[in-house]
Amino acid sequence: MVGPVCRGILHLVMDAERLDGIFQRLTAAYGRQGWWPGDGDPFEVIVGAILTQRTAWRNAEKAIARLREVDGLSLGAIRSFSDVALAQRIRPCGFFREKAKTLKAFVAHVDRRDGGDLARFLSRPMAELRDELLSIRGIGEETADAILLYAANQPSFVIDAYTRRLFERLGWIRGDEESCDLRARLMGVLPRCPELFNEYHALIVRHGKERCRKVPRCAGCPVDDLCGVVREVGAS
DNA sequence: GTCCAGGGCCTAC
DNA sequence: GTAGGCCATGGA
Repeated sequence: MVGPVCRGILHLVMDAERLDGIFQRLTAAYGRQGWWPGDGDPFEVIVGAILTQRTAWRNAEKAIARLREVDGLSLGAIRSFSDVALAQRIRPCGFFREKAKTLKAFVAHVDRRDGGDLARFLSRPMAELRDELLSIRGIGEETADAILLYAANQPSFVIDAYTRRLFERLGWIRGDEESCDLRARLMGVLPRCPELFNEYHALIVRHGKERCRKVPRCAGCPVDDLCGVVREVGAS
C-alpha cells in the first residue's frame, strides 16, 4: 500500500531533472554499460531474464552456457527437453525446477498464441504484451519488464531491488511502494526511450552491485551527497 | 557457517 | 491484503 506521504514524496521529487541528474552521475562514475540486446538474440535474452531471477548473473550465465553446449537456446530445443532434463541443464542458476517450468510455460504460451513465432509474439503493443507475459506462471512484473525492454526493445522501465534501494537511499520513496506505482511515475516523467531505460537500469544495477548494498547510505558513492536530502524536504 | 544474488508463487491469517 | 515460507546453487 502506498500512503499519501509517500505518494507526495514521489510526486515532489521524482522529476525529469533529478532523474537526469542521477543518470549523468552514474554514467560519469561507471561508464556505458551496454546491456542486452547487443548482439544477443531475443530468445536468449528471455532465457537470461528468467534464469537470473533471484540469482547472480554469473550463475545464470553458467546455466545459459550449459544450454548452449547442446544447442538448447531455441524454442524448439526447450520444447523438446523433458522437464527433468531441462532442470538438470540449468542447475547452476538455482531454483532450477521452478525456472525449468517457467521456460516451458513461456514456450507453450508462444506456441498457443502465435504458433511458436517469437517475433510475432514480441511485436504486440507494449501493454498487451506485458499482460500476456504476466499471465505466464513464473513471470512477474520485473521479469516481464526486462523482457519488454531487453528482448522486445519497448520502453518499459524495470523496477527491481536495486532500483528500489537506490531511490530509497535518495529518500525519494519509502521502499514498500508497489512496483507498478514506481514504474508508472518513472515512465510518466522520463522520455519513453528504450535505449535510455536500458542504460538507466543497467547503471542502477551496476551501482547497486558495486556499492550501496545497504540503506540508508554509503560513503563516497556517486550520489552520496544527494542521499536523504529530499526525504527531509518531503517529510517537512 | 552465514549471507546474498538482476523474483515469483502459494498458503495461512 | 500481506506476512511468511518455499524454491536452490555458488561465491564471498
